[in-house]
Amino acid sequence: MRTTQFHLQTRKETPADAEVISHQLMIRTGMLSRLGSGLYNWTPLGLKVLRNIEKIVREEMDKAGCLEMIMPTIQPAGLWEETGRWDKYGDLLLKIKDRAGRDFCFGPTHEEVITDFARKEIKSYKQLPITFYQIQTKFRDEIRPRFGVMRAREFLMKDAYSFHLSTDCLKETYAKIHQAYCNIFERIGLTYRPVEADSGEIGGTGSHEFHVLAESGEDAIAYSTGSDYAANVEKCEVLAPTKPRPEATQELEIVDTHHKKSITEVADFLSISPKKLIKTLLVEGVDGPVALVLRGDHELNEIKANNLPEVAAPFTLLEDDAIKKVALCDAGSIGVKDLNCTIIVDRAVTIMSDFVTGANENDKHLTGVNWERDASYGQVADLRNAKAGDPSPDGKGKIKIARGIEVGHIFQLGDTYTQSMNAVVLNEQGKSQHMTMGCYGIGVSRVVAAAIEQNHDEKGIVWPQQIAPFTVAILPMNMKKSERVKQAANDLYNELKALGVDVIIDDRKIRPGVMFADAELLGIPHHITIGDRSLDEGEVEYKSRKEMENVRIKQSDIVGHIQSLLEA
RNA sequence: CGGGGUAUAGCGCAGCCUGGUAGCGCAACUGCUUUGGGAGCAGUGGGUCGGGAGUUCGAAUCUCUCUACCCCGACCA
Repeated sequence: MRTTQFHLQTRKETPADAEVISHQLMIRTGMLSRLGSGLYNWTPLGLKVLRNIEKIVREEMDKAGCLEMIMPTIQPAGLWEETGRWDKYGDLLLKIKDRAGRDFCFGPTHEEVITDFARKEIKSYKQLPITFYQIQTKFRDEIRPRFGVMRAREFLMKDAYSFHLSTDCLKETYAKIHQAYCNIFERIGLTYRPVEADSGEIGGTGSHEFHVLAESGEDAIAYSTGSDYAANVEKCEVLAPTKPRPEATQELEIVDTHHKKSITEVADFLSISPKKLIKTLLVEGVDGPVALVLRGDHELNEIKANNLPEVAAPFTLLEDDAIKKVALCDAGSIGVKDLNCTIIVDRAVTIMSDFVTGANENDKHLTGVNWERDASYGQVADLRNAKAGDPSPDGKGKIKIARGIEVGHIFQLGDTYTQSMNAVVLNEQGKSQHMTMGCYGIGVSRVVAAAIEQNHDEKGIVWPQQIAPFTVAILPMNMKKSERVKQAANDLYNELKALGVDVIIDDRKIRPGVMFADAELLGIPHHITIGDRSLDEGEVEYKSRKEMENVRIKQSDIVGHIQSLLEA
């Protein structure tokens, strides 16, 4: 490609509304332009990267035996009513009507469509197992789209769906796709982790997320220092403490804590550690309110709470008036002593003694509280988020926390959808049987942003070679004046192009500084500078975008040099 | 959804308080000079001042209203 034949529109200034670095760089390079909230144009430059990722994804899916197809983006409401998701999916679902007033939605995902397809097409166990996939645009009406294509409303997704007769067969395909995903992120050149995940709204049993590690990640990942264990913090189990509960040494006392409400305020006021406090959260329960009790410095894990049978889904904290009814005081002074509702305590709370809790009376707290003597709880559960230093759930090593960007998620769905949509096949005995399903997603457009988050420096993007918009940039110095430079640059350009290298030559009549700055901003992995200065010695200059060091190379060796770099 | 903020040339912003028909930097275009790290000089083009209504002789500026976009919020217990 010649720069003058391409659409290259870089910016020096960072747009005001771009928060994260990937968004800023995607705008500055001109890969992306915004059309509306969460809606973006992919320019020819940006599309090249997107297509490179798509190609790798497609190749690995094909290799894993998956079959590509395309499904409509617009889906009839009827299918969503069958699974109950027309209402359950909530406002994320963009609903539209056609001219006849019939209801449709813009597909945020395609379980309904594929299950409908499967129930029409798959009649016999002999056709199983089978996996279909597509790479296409989805729309989710996100509460708050942000960070450019990281959380856009319209985005490009690869989604795959597998169908099976048995759970064992599902597990086999699941493992195969797990491996395909590892291959994909490996090939793209990203530092990633597959982590155990909560299967959430979609339902089913096994589930893994694939995270690209980056500080700006929206998710926290817990991983072990002593094994391969890795899980989303939402999912990471916190083991019961092994230490015994210390003996009570203090007498129960009621203290006036004035207007101190939060854990930190009360701890500061009493000059003790938040670890000596417990916090009591009142939530909606299935059968009346439920109190969830945590150590002061611990964080409630809402997913874990939501999964408790006693807690009403979706997880909801009680409103102020309801709190007053149960605890007889305002939030801020709730405590476990004589609290008239189901009390579920976190594992860590069971070994606390001489602790501080709200007195169920405004502006009062109790100190020197001890279990059994002063208060009791109904049951114990794992309620809190794992944190650095906790023992790993598999017993090996300790937990560390990293930030990750979720770029893939695979689920063993089971028969949730095939039951509700009645997707059956005849088994070997000639009997009707519901198929069991798996589903597997990759946020293709999000991978672009994640790759930038992980690979950039102060000059711009540093693309992993496999997905770079161009592999090699030829930067001729003063080509308009020096016939010799022009000749050498064009010869090299043609030679690399003939070898199938995705090369761009900057043939604009611009000053060298601009040329260098653009090539660096764009993050092209290999730069070749050609100027009279080095040509005098029969040489050109090579610079790797990553290393940023100029190396003189004989003109006759440069093609071979590039080839060896590309093979590596 | 609740709270806050913004909307003026492609981008980043000033002007608004105190009303008089719009300006700066970057980008773009032309010319000359410059030519190995985002150049200099001279010039040019480009704006229904987010939409609508109102007040006024006169509105980017004041009032009302609508819309779009951005930020924060679901851990006070």
